[in-house]
Amino acid sequence: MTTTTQQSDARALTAVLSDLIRVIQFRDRDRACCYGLSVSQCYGLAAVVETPELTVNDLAASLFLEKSTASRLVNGLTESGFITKTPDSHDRRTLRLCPTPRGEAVHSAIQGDLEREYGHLLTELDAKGRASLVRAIQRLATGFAASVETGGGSCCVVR
Amino acid sequence: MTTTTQQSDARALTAVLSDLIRVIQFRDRDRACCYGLSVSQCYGLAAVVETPELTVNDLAASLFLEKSTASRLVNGLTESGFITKTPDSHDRRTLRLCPTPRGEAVHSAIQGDLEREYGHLLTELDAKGRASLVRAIQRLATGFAASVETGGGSCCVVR
DNA sequence: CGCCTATCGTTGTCATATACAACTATCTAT
DNA sequence: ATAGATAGTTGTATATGACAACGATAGGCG
Repeated sequence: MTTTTQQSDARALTAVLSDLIRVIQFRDRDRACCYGLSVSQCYGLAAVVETPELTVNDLAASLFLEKSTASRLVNGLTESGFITKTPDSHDRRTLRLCPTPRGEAVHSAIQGDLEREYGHLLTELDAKGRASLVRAIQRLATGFAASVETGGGSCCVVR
Repeated sequence: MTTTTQQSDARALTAVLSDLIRVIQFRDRDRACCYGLSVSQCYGLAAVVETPELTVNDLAASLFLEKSTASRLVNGLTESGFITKTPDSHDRRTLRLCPTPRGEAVHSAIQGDLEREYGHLLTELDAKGRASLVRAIQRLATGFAASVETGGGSCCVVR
């Protein structure tokens, strides 16, 4: 077996991650039509389904978007009948976002499709392998999120 | 230990992957300034450094881009002095792309930054854990690539 | 009570990334 | 020699997102 160091593994990880990211970006470009939603709309709908009564600002934060972008995303989802905006009863500035029944249905459909697709990627793994894959991805996501939140981009960020 | 099924693991994988994708997209939006390159330019430069003498069409294929987009990407990289285009000696239609010394230097710098960043995510893992993480990501990337290439998007694709 | 400031969401404007289609130049096979 | 295929470029349209200015509302403080 080849000896690996943390450094060589970091290099390997960089390579495979950049492949993964490219492929995913391509897939998402291509998938822009699903059920009449764009990819960002899918994410927005998912956020609202998972956390009803979300505000536009909360949505923006959760998707790492500018509030203006979130506002337009919400407009799209509202006009297509996937979510509703209701003014908060105590603060008339804020809007509470909730999924419509149709929104929930479409979200489950999309979710199901994704799970089926991802399921294929798990077929060769046993329970332990699957769990460790999930954990690994989770570690990556939280690691990235942390480094993003502390403003630590990989480069050209004044620290 | 909680019993998991392939289905429940697929659900968990869907959730963590969508988190990961969102965070990565945000990070890449934000990082659009590194060393004077956009994110796609980084990918383009990396492809040319890794495979010199690449043609524009090859680059497009490797980045999953339209050839027109690749052409403009190449223009940008050329104008900034990161790569050169040289007409092929046998076929004057095709261009051979090669990194300039500066292009190679910038690529190594970016690569180093990424490796350092990703290295942080590996600090808690032993050699075996690191290897399995790398293998897992690789599996995902090739799995996605395969499903993309067979035209099997997750939904609304006529199969 | 009335004003000042902060906050929520919207709208106007702009930049960027990408695709698709039409085009030019070149190559290859018949 | 010519027709068709191929490499890359350019024109154009679309989508996503940011930033800034704005209007409406809320809340604190004189």
